[in-house]
Amino acid sequence: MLTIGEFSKISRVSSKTLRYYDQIGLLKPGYVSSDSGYRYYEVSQLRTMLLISRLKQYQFSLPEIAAVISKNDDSYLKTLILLKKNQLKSQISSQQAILKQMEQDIEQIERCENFMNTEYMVKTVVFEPVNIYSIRKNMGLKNFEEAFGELFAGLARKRLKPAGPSLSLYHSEDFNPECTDIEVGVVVSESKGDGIRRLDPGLCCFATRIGAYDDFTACYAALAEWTEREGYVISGPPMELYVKGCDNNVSPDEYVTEIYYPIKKK
Amino acid sequence: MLTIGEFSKISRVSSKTLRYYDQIGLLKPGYVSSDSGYRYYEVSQLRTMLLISRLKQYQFSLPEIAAVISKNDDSYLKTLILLKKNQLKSQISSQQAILKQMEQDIEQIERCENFMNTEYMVKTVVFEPVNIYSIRKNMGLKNFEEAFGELFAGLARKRLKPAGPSLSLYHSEDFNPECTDIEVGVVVSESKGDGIRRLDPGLCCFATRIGAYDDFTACYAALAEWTEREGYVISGPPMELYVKGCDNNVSPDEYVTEIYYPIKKK
DNA sequence: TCTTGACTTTGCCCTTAGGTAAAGCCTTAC
DNA sequence: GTAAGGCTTTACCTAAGGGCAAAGTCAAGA
Repeated sequence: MLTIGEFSKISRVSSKTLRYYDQIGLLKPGYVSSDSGYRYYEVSQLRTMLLISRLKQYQFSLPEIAAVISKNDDSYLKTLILLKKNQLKSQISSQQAILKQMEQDIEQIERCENFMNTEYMVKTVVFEPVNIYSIRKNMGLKNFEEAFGELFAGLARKRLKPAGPSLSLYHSEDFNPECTDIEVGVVVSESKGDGIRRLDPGLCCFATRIGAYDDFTACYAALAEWTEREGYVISGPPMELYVKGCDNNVSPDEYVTEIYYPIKKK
Repeated sequence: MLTIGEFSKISRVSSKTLRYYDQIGLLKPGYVSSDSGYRYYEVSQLRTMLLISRLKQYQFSLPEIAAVISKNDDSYLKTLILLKKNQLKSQISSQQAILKQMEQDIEQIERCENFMNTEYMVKTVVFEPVNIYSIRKNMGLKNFEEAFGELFAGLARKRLKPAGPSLSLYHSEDFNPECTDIEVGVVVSESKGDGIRRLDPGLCCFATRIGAYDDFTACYAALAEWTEREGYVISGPPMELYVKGCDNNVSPDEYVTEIYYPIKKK
């Protein structure tokens, strides 16, 4: 049997972590002295510890690892690894996007421009009422594309044709990236039917954003500043209009989005 | 002024997080009602929040972000972003390695092999004493290559020539990836001199590992199991011998490492 | 047998928020 | 003026351990 220090050194896992795994029941030492409380591990437990470390690398949570160990079912494990593989892939690609943005920021600082001081042209407009076919529900931001898939599937099923750009409305008061009350929709010419409603926000301020669908926040901030400065108050949920987007077969750098806030005079 | 909910919606940061940032002093609301405790934010604070979100994407810790904001020095910020950029780059490449391993594991499961049941051939040998030039200190595993740089720099300064492979010894009882007591060295022919010592572990068991420098743990586990099974006990710090490594200009898949444990009969 | 130094134990606080509950506040409608 | 419903407040629990301190334990040497 091995003391916790020996086991730690061989498995390359800190003894603190081993104590924690004991505590949560993930890996209990083979024997615990009843008077001293010292933990002693079987050499065979190194295999289990190895599996745990491997799955932790794969970003399994500890409860997930516990489930894998207790089930001891290779096909179940395979399914989970495949899942985590896809998650890791998308994580890598988003990190690569972040890397790009870092480079842009560094360039901007080097050009001695005031950092993060992007200017947006804010204008007002009375939004002409339109009819939209829309789906509204709570979703995570990552299910956003999925929701559009559902929207267009419904559109096709109802034999409706888009008569304008697609858009989304953010109804939640409170922002939560995991679960937000979002309505995705598309402009249609029909005025009646299941899922069809009239969209009439009235007076709005809006700004146009050119570029990929990340970091719209600067644009939102600019709109909020403008609204305050001009003596308006926000009177409804913000709306994004995808004027030129992924369906137009252009690179993300050229996407055009309009962001609207319904407003009224204070 | 904006309530926390409005500010949350515009900045796309949950109000929970805003309260937390208030608590730690990262972003205090412009005004807090003294009787109700309600938080009210200035529209101009959206800019600050924007910066915070951006830097958080860049994996700045909150204290780091606070430092950036209080210093308000673009060249300082630039330095930090460059640092984080490099960190992110190496993170991405290590994640890509993990992705590869996931694919290998999936293949292994599909071939119905017992998962993670890599076999290592364990043999015993009486290690012939050698002289090594070495540096021993506490380091993180990531400073490992750096330590070898230092080692070879010292070697050159002392006009010594390697007379054998380089190696490392893991002296810590307890494993901690951030800070471990490691000795890196290289075999030399001289027997005296500053930094030179005799290495004489005596009877050892060892296994040979072919492949990149990740996941040596399975090999360590195999050695520990063998030691127990054969009735030995480990009598000294483990040693890795880089028989064929990065200095030999081969791909990581072909690296050859020998891992030794000094042992004695129980 | 005793001492000493190395090892191990438990306990408490820290990260960066998210979740949830219970209670208090604000505004608007009636 | 009051009630309702929505907002906001504080407070406590969770991840996955790391750090540190005080106290108890083990094994080897004197």
